[in-house]
Amino acid sequence: MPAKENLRPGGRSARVQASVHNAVRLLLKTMDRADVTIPLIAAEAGVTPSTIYRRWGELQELLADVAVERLRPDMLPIDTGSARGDLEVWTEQYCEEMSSGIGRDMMRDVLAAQDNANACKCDAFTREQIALIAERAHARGEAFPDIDAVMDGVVAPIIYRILFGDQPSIERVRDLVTNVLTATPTRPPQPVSAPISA
Amino acid sequence: MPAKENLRPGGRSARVQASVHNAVRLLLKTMDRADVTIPLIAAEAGVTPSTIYRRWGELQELLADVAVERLRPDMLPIDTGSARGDLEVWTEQYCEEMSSGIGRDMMRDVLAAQDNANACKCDAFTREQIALIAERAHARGEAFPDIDAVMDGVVAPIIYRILFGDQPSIERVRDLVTNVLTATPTRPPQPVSAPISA
DNA sequence: CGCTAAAAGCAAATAATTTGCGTTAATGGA
DNA sequence: TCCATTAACGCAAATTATTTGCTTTTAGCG
Repeated sequence: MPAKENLRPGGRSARVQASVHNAVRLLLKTMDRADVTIPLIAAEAGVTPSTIYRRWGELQELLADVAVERLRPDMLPIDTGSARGDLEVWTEQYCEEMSSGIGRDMMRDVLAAQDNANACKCDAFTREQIALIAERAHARGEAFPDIDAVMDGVVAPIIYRILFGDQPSIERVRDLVTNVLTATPTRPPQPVSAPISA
Repeated sequence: MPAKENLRPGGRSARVQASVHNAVRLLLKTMDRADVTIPLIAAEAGVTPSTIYRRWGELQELLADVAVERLRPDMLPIDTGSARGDLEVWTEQYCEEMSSGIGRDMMRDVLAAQDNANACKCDAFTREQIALIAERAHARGEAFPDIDAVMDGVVAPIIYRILFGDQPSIERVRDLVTNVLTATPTRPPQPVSAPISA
């Protein structure tokens, strides 16, 4: 029961959604998340609580909805000139973002929701970022591992550690990147959508 | 605020805890988890709701508490005679258990709780199981990777996929095991606590 | 511009949570 | 073994959150 694009996109409905999302973001900054309630959010957003109950069902779903928006990447991976550099920089930034209190909370919110569509979205966001790095690598003529290899070898260990109590260290993260770039079979450079010289 | 060992372990308190845990397990079997409420659990367990509120705080914590008990391994990893066999069999069983609806729900419950002590416990359970396999391997004189390498290379990818929407396939799981046993540096056999022939 | 129905508002009814206080019983020391 | 202490429980009243029936607003569309 997510408040997604399958509802009226225009006018008031959209305004309410934006207002509620803003209220959640504001309250999460201001106070402890355990004290954030739907009536409070409703008051802050200037809507009645029943609107939120009917649209989102429970606080958990609303929080997941807000969290996934904040987890959406807002920029392209930095271009360092090499695949290794790109992946290292991106991974370190990703890890830092996710390890932070806010990142952890957002991830928790996304995973705690009954509906796992938001979790899938997060996975898709990450894959897109890595795909961009891979495309750049291929355009340069560099080899690059499969997306799945990067997900398994770099992203999954980082997320697992964050979720299950360990803070992954910078050194560990660098090792993960090194391993996936060297110890796993890399895909030879190949055309992305059109051959490089057609 | 977990209902842990830091409370009176004896008599009534323990009885209440057991009764509440049983009630939760029963209700989760019987009905949809969205309909399970604290007053309902209290009625089923024969205690007053306020007892549960005071001990666990919220439903989420109670569910996490119950889930972590169910995730505790109840048997030693099967001994197949070789490290590879042990790890393969254990991994496949682990993956199957965690991918099932119940496993997913339990993991969600553990991760959704404010208190991440339960998540740490789950991680510790898994490490212990792998450590047992490693010890057996070393006792046989076989090389075996570091626990961390297995966590990063096998466990993390499986859990990541389950949490973020993909069902890891048997083939993929086998590949993970093969990779960690071949492509990562393995630790030479070494005495566990006492030299093999002292 | 008007129709239709989805989404929002409102308020009453229901259910969950918190809280103050008296009671029970686990623990530890005499 | 018995008593003192106090953590944990039970109960009930007060508070707060959630659900629900109905009305009003308004987006989407011919």
